[in-house]
Amino acid sequence: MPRSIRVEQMLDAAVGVFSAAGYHAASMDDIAERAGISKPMVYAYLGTKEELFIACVHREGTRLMEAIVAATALQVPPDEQLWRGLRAFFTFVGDHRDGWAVLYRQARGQERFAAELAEMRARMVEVVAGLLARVIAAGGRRPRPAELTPMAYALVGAGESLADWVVDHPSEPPETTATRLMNFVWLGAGELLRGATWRPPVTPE
Amino acid sequence: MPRSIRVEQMLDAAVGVFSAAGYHAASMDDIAERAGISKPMVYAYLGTKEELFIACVHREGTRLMEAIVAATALQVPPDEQLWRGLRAFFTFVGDHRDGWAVLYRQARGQERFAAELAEMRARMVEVVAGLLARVIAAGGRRPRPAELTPMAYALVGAGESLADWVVDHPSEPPETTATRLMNFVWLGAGELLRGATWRPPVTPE
Amino acid sequence: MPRSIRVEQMLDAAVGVFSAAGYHAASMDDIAERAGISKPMVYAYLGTKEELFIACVHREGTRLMEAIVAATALQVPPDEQLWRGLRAFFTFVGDHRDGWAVLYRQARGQERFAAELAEMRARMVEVVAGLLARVIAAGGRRPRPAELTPMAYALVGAGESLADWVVDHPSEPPETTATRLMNFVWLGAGELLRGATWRPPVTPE
Amino acid sequence: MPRSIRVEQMLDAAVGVFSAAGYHAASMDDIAERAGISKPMVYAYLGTKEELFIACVHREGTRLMEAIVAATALQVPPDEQLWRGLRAFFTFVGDHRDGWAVLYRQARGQERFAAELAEMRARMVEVVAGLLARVIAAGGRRPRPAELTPMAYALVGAGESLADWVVDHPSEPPETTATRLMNFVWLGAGELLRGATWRPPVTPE
DNA sequence: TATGAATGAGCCTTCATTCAT
DNA sequence: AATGAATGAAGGCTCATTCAT
Repeated sequence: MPRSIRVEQMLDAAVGVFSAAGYHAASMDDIAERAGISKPMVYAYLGTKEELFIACVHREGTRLMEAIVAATALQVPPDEQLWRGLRAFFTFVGDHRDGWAVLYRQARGQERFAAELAEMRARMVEVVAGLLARVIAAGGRRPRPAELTPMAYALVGAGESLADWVVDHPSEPPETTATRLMNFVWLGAGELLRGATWRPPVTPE
Repeated sequence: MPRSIRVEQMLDAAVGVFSAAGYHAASMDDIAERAGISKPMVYAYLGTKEELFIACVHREGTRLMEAIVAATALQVPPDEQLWRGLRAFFTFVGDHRDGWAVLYRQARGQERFAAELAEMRARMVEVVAGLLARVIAAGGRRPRPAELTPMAYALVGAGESLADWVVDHPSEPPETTATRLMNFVWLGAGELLRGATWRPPVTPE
Repeated sequence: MPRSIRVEQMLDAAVGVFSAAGYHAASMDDIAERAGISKPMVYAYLGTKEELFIACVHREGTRLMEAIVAATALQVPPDEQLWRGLRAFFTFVGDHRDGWAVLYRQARGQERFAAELAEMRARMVEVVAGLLARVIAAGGRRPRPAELTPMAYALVGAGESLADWVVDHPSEPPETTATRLMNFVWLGAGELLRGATWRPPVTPE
Repeated sequence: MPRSIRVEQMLDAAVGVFSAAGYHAASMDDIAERAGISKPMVYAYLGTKEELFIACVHREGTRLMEAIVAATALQVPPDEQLWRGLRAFFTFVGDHRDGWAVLYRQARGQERFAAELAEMRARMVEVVAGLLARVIAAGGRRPRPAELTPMAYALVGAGESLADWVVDHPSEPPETTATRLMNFVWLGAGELLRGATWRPPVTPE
C-alpha cells in the first residue's frame, strides 16, 4: 500500500478523533486504532501528536481554501462571486464537518497552535477580504484594509455560526444557507458602498 | 465563612485557571491552590472537574446575558437598542477577556459540553432574536420566526468572531467594535425590512 | 507513618533496583512496588527518575564518606589511620553492596550524572588524598597534590577491585582485606617516603 | 564483500555507538545506520542487542589482552615486564578511549553482563598474576596463588581506575601513567617479596 | 542476500479522584 | 468542616525485534 494513501488514511482518522474528542482528550491509541494501523506507524509517518494535529489543520485548511478559491475564480459580478464563495464554504462545512471542527474549534482552543492558526486565518481572511475588496472597488470606492479585516472576521463568524445552525437543519441545501447570509449581509454591504453609514446613537445614558 | 462566598471564590479561581491553561491543561490542584482551599473542598462544593467547568460556563454565560438584557431594557429606537446590546457584549468580553471568551473557546472544543453550549447559545439567540423582532415590528412588518432565528445565529456568530478579533486589538473601545458590526449588518437588515431581497445569481455553472 | 521514614524506604528500594538492573533498565514501577508504595508517591516524594537516582547517589556517598571519616578521626599513626580507612571502606562495601554498586557502577556509566559524580569523587579523593598526605608528611616529605590525586585514584580502584574479589570470598573479614591492600600498597608508600623511586627501564624496544 | 569484513564493520559501528551513548541509549537503528547497513542484517549477523554488545566486549577485551601479552613477551627483567604490560594497557585505553574504556563502564552496570565481565577479568587477572609470579620467582621465593590472585585483582583495579583518571588528562603519555602506578605499587611489591610484611595495628578501638 | 515496513510491549509521568484523620 | 496522603488509570513516545518482499 503506497505511502501517500496510508498518510491520507491516518489524517482522516486523526481529523475524526480530534474533532470528536478534542485535541487533548484524543489519544494516539484511538487515532491509530481508527486508522487500522499501529501507533508507532503514526509516529513514523506523521511525528508527534502536535505535528499530527498541525498536519490535520493544514490539510483541512488547504482543502477549504482551494474550494473557495476555485468557486470564486469565475468572472461574474462581485455579489455573485461572494455568494459562490459562501456556497462553497457551506458545502465544505457540510461535507467535512470534522475537518471544520478541527480547524475552528480545536485549533482555537489551544494556545500552542497560535502560529499555525494565524497563518490559516491570514489566508482565509485574505480570500474573504479579497472578495469584499472587489465588491467595494466595483462600487467605485477605495477599499480600506483596516476595515476590510474586521469585516472579513465578522463574515466568517456569521458563516461559522450559521454552519452550526445548519447542523440542526440538515435538509437545507448550501445554496439556501448562502442566500440567507447574503440577504443578511449583502444588502448592508450594498448600502455601505453606496456611501451610507450607520452612526452610533446619541441618547444620553 | 458562608458557603455561597466560598463557591464564588472557587469559581473565580476556576475561571482564571481554565481560561489561562485550557480545560485539559488546568489541574484541580492549581484551581484549589488558587482558591486558597484544599482540593477535597472543591470536590465537596462543586463536584467533578467537568461539573466545575460547566458551573463556570453557566455563571459567566448568565452574567453576560444579564449585562445584555440590562443594556437593552431602555426605551430607545430599535437600532439603538441593538447597538447597545452589541456594545454590552463587547464590553463584557473585553472586561472578562480571560473569562468568558476563553471559556467559550474551550467549551466549543469538547463534545462533552455540547449540551451546555447549546443551551447558552439558545438563550443568546433568543435575546438577539427578540431585538430583531422588535426592529422588524417597528418597521411595520410581521416578524417570521423561521427567518429570525438564522438571522440571529448569524449575528451572534459575527459578534463572537469579532470578539476574537478584538482580543488582538485591545485598544479598540467596545463602542467602535459595536459600530463596526452595526455598519456591516444593520444596513443590510434595514434593507431587508424595507422588503428588499438579494436573489441568488443565474450565471450557468 | 512519618515522611522521613517513607523516604528512606523508597531510597532503599531504589538503591536495590538501580544496582541490580542498572539505571536505565530499572523501572519506576519496580521501585515503587519494591518500596510497597504506589508510583505517584515516589514522584511526589522524590521527583523524577533522574532526581531519585541522584538522591540515591547522595545518600550512599554520604554514608560511605561518613564511615571513612569517622574511622580515620582517631589520633593514631598514619599507617594505622590508612588501614582503618580501608577497613571502613571494605566494611561499608560489604554491608552496602547495593549502595556501592549504585555509586561506582551505575553512576559512572551515565554521562548525565557527571556533575553529581564529580562532586562525590572529589569528596572521596579529598579524604583519601588527605590520608596519604598525612602519611607523606609524617615521613618528612612535602606532599605534592599533583601526585596525590592519581595515587588516590589508584588506591580507590584497587580497593574497588578487591571489593569485587571479596564477593567470591564472603568469609574474609574486612580486616583481612584491608591488611591485604595495605601489604600491597603501604610498603610501597613506605619506600616512597624514604625517597626511593622506581624508574622506567631502558631496554631498547 | 566477505562476511568477516562485514562483521568487523558492524562491530566498529556498534562499539562507537555503544560507547558514545551508553548501552541503553544506543539504538539498533543508530548502529545499523552507522554501519551503513540495514537493521535486519545486524540481527542476521550478530543477533540480539545483548549478543551484539557482548561481541563488542569480547573483541575489545581480546584485543587488549593480546596487546598486553605481546608487550610482556620480551625477555627483560620482571619489573620491566610489568611496566611494559602497564604501558601497553594505558596505551590501549588511550587509543581506544571511546572503545574499551566506556564499554567496560557500560558492562559493569548491567547484571546481565556479569558473566562476560567475570571472564574478561579472569583472563586479565591471569595475565597479571603470571607477571607477578615471575617476579616473585625471580626473587627466589615460591609464589603462593592464594596471595597472588588478590594482589593481581588489586593491581588490575588500580589500573582501571587510573585509566579513568587518564581520560580527564589526555595529555599524559602512557609511559608516565605506567610509571606512576609502578611507583605506587612496585616498591611495595618489592618489599613484599623481600619478605617484609605490614601488620595490622594494635591500638584498642 | 538484503530491506522497508510494521508492531508489541513497556516506560516515564501526570492527574482526577478519594480515604483516613 | 477540612485536609494531607495516597492511588488507579491513562497517555505520549520509543525501540528491539520480525515479516513480506
